[in-house]
Amino acid sequence: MKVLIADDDPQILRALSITFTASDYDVVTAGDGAAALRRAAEHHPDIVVLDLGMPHLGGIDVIHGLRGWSSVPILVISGRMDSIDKVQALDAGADDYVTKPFLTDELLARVRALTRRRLPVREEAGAAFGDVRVDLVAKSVVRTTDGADIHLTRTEWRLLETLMLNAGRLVPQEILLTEVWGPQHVSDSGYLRLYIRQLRKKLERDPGSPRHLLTEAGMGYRFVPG
Amino acid sequence: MKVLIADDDPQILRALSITFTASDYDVVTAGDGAAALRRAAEHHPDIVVLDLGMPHLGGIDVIHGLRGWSSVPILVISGRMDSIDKVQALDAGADDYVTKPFLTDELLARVRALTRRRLPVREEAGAAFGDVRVDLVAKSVVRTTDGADIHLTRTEWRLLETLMLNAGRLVPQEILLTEVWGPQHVSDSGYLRLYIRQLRKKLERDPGSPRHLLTEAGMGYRFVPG
DNA sequence: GACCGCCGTGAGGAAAGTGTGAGGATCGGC
DNA sequence: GCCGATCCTCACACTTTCCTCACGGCGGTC
Repeated sequence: MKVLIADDDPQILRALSITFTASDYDVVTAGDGAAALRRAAEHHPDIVVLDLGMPHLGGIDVIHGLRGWSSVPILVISGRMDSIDKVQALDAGADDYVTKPFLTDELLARVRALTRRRLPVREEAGAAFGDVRVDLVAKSVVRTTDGADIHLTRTEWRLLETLMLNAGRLVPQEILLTEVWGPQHVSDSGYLRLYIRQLRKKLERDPGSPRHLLTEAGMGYRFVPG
Repeated sequence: MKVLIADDDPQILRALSITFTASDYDVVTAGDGAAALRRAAEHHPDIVVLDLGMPHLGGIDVIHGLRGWSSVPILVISGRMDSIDKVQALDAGADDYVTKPFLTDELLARVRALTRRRLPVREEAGAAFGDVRVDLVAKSVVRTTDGADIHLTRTEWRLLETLMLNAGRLVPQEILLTEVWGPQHVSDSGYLRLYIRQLRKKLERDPGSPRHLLTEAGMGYRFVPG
């Protein structure tokens, strides 16, 4: 998790750096508004902690600048307690506002709250290979040649998911059976072969000689992307 | 925009209701923790304003209860200024923490900041497909062939909304049930099928072979726009 | 070259899941 | 209390999915 801290007071900057570093954040600092915008563009932080009272390019300007292209959470720190300042900063696009002096425990908790919300919106897990593009989150397969949707059943998804999450690695049959059919599956692997075939039929260009869902005789199967 | 306000002090409850109503929010109130959870499940608010100091089922419990099934933004109001209380509430899943006494301007600004994050999704929420145009914000469905209004019930809207906000993605039955019928829905999915049918009857050109509200046996349903 | 383990293939029936129709319970407005 | 709209229950037909079984091919081993 990467945090950008922007403050014109070197002492506060230093103190906050130590605080966040101690909590296992990667810290990027900026001493003024212009630097904050530059740093944000370079480093793509997960959260921005911003002092409102910076000279030249002020905090509000930085918020506007950031919001032009980024939706990164912004936590504003300010000495001003006036309601008008808070409203202005929040409506400009800030997500939280803390007044000095503040306790580091609270600041860290607020940062956690802000970053937590972004986590579930993780990027699409998936891959494109052969003639298809697979999205594990949306549970969709699209054939890239003609854009047609390819339908997979529940068991097919579970199997493909297990293989794709171990892309490139050999996955033993025992593991596949456990992941797809649960811990008390039947030892015989008849249906595993069946579903591998189904996946090849649906995903491989030439199911007869698969290029991505490979068999390793006596051991298991391997998914090779690309 | 709908706000759920939970506070055991009727005076504060009343004052906040007036404040939010004056800002064009739909207001739902709850006098204790248990009522707050019930109301949230019924009304699906866009934001929850929660007093931490309620008897019996306290604010922290309500946060935990809500977070079990909902990601609605939660703003906590509390008389306690201790850092420990703030950290506890924020880490339990609250998104913001305001101490009494507070200025209503600031409270409203913070509520705006919290709801803003969801807006971009909702603003462009709506789509035209098949013979209909659906507007999730205005809650209106118009048949494009003859301009006739199509009426949907509350439950039908919730179901359609959940599906459309996840357009293209497979939505598991469990998620649909939780989003539409609340966290303690009956496990059997008899009525889910019923309402899917209702939606198809009203929205699909040929309800017998749906093109936009698709079934994925054993997994869930998927809304496909276009 | 015959045996043997392993994998791919095809078809078909059991099981699970879904669509459908009718009808009863519940709620709110008049 | 009546009525219509809405929500939910139940039983049954149908579709999809899952799994079983038997057979043929391939490669390694003796």
